[in-house]
Amino acid sequence: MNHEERMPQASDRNAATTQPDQPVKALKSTLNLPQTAFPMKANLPLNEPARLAQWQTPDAEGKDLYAQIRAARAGSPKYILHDGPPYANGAIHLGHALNKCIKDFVVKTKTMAGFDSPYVPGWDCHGLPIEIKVDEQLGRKKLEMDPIAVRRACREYAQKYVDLQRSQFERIGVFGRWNQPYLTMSFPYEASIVETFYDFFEKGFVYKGLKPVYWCIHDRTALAEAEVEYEQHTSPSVYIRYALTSDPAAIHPALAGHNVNTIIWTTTPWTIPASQAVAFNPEMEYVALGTEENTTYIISADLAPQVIQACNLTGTNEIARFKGEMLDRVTFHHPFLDRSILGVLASYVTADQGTGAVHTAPAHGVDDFATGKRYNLPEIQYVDNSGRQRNTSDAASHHTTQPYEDLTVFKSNPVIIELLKENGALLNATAFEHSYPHCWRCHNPVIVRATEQWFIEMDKEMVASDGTITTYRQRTLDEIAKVTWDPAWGEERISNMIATRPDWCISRQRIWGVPIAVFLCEKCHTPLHNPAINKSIVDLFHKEGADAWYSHDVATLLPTGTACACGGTEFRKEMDILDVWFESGASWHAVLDIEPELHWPADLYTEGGDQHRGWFHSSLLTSVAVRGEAPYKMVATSGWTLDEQGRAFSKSLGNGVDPVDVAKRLGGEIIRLWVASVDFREDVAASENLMQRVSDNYRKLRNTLRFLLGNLHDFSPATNALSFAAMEPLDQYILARLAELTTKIRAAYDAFEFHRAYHALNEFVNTDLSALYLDVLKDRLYTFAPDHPARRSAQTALWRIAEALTRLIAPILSFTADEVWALLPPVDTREPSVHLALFPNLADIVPGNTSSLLADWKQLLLIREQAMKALEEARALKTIGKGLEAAVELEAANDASTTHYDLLLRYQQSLPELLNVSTVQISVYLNPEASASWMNAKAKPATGTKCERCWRFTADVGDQPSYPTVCLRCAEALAAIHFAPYEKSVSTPADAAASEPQA
RNA sequence: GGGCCUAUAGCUCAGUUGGUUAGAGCGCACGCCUGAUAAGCGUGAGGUCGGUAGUUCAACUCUACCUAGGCCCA
Repeated sequence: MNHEERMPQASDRNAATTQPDQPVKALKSTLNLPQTAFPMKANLPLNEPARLAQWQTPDAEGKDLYAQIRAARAGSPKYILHDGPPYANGAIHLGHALNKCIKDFVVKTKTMAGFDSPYVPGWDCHGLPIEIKVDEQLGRKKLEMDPIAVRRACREYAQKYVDLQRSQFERIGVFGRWNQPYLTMSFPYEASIVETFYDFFEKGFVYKGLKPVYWCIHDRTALAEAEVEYEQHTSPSVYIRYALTSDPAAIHPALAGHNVNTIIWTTTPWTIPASQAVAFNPEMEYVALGTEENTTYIISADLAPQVIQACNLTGTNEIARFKGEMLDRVTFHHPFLDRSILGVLASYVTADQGTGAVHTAPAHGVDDFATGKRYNLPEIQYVDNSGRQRNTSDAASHHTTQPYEDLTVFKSNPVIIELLKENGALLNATAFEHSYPHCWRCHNPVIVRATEQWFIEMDKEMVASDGTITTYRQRTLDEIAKVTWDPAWGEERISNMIATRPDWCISRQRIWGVPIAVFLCEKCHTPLHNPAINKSIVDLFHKEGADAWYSHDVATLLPTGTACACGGTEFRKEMDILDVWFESGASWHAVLDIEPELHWPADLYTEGGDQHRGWFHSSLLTSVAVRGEAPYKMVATSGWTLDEQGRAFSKSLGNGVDPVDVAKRLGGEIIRLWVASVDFREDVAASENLMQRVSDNYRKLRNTLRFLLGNLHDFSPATNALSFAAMEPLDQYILARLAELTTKIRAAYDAFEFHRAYHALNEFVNTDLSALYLDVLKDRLYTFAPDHPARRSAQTALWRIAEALTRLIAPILSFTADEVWALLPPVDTREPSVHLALFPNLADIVPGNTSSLLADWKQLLLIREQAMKALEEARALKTIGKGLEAAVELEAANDASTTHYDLLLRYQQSLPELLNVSTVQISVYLNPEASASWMNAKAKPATGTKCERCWRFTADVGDQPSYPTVCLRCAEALAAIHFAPYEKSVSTPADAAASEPQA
């Protein structure tokens, strides 16, 4: 309790009914001033946790608030937002907060719109980042630990961060089934993952093959495209001569008898030992250049000038010119190995840079691999898991170990360059800085390396929805078109990715994950296909988790007598684990399918735009393969959180505004309100300044709510509320505006345009309420008798406004709305929490069409604007101070073209209140100079005497002898509350001066 | 390097199918009030709509290019 913020108490007012010594003070105590327990200062950092605890406290039936909401909406239409699992590593950052707040807004707006919208949050718990962290913690000890123990350490690590993040998400007011989230490491989830894998496996999508993949030599694992980030890197840039060994005249007659070579350019000399071919573009023009040294070089005609310069070729002359296609299947000699190198054709060879002749090592490039396949080239490679050049002494090359044996690829570069030099093959070597793929986790440069991996085949034959035969890829594209993408360009984006992506490499050489639980025949290395056995593994994982794969040997996992088609009876377990994208991508099955309160497909997935290549992508692929359809009906994406410099926050950097810190200092509501204030479809900026600005807006809103509550302290809806028809015109008008606001905000919520709701709310609170309605209403609320119909009319409007606003803001300002809810005038049917209530019912606010009402007031407010300017001029001249010291004269044209004069007459009674002045005179505007100025406003000092109670200047002050210092209206009010009559006291000169109207 | 997205007052956002002097709230300046008071009210000053060139009688709104930033892909 904050006693400093305490409003005047009823006991203060009671003193007025006794005979006080000082009539003015006594009169003040007869006013109906606001009273409320709702403090001006929110003290959110302290009060939010208290309210959170209250929400978590079980009611009489043992239900916390989330469970109460579920019970309240049971049987209503479902709306399923499926949570994309954040990674269980580290504290939450602003991107997490943005994501979870958006989801919370969606769930809460759907809930208050009447849907049953359960929210089951989840976490991504397996994977490399956690394993790396655990590696660091365990150090050398890990080498002696068995996989089960390492996995246990990883599990504990993940659980720790699940718990931390959960408390942080709850702290910022996100509602959900926090006591029972889904975890990808839970036993049922792990079982679901292998179950989904077996689905692919049994349908024939999965194959094991050699493919070039990104390989991190530091983490010794294959990386998905999603795990690679491009960073600047310095590589060697070398030009190497390959000598032609086939007949030069076959390329061009003019080359007969020449010593012909080609020149290749590479930034990865370490791949030269694996070099198998040189690729040329069949359409490009090549030239053969003769040189002083009697050596001829074949290079791209377009690139010749640069190559001549780079390689310092002197005295060059063009001997021949021909298309690249002439170089198909010519042969060269490897620069230092005893190997024949084939000339091949490839359209990806361009004249952008290099020489137009591209060294091709099928084991070390995606394009190279494809070309190698076309030409049946061997996929020889020497690079092992750790990136070292091993077994370099292949049979063809003298059985001698090469000087780069045992060096990591990057360290082997200079040695190989030296070797090239010794063999006279090096034409130039410099350093070259360029954008190069790096591991997203350890940030070391990665290499491309052909390895044995498990793949999902993108172009596998599949049945289209119309029954025709198509491919998995095409079927996926077809399903994309059926989903609603918001923003709409997301569809094109993900379609392009699906259309061009290579087969999905789903294997990783790690421990912390779910194994590719396949048995391989020791004899023929073929995977065992046996659905019954697969089912038994799923069941086992259900009971023991994926650890079972590590803790049981093959003999106990396989029924006795299991045999391969080749007759083999010995099997080994595949020990690669699944890509974590496969795991989270299977959540539609592990969560939506299995949880009874959820359903597949989800109504909505919403994550950051990066998930087009992440979770949206992998979820789509698994769902289409298994079910034939996308797992979601709609996908909404958010932008990135940027700091003030426009730098992106990222999972790995973790920079920027800390939501936990903001919640601690300013309140969780401020984070929530910030999220609501920005258009999350685009990138959003966050800074201390912005949080401060949002905090200011919060204070304004809070104070306005406080005013509403303060003026409802003596209002009982059941006995005091007036019908709409019985209300004052101004009160009807504000309700019409409230109805408009309600409609606007609900439309914004339906479209997930929370920022439009935020701005509409802000404008209403500042302009309609604070600046206009509430300001103008004070006279009526404070000075009229408590039970006067005009005052009850105002209170009826305030009550409707408070009810509606509280419900409308609840999805965003969840703490504050619930705080207000408890202080609203009691009604019989009030739910214990606003979060159990529905959005306001328009019929409760206005009975019908209000367009003519709104049109009238639109004009009246323009008139008010003019009057305010006139008052401001008078104020500048010091002839008046506050509005009640003034009288306003309004002149309005009264001719056939306008109804303004008529309008003023109709609303004459409302005008002094609307303008907040003592009197308003209306007259016909006789000679408007321009047609545009149809009215004119003048302000001058009010005449009459200042009423000591209501401060208006009137001619009737003292007309009621029982109350000699107040106006007749106040006299009536005093009589109504049985205020004791009093004598006019002797005024001090100062009092007298203050009471005199200024001449 | 390629694809996509974004660019309106200091900040956050509106600007309908292209059509009169581009709007709001906040912030800011100045002033009023002291019966929402670590509150409230009023008035006012700020953008020519990232840039350039077009289409059009007319463009913030259409087209092209450029610049900056972002995401994705290489």
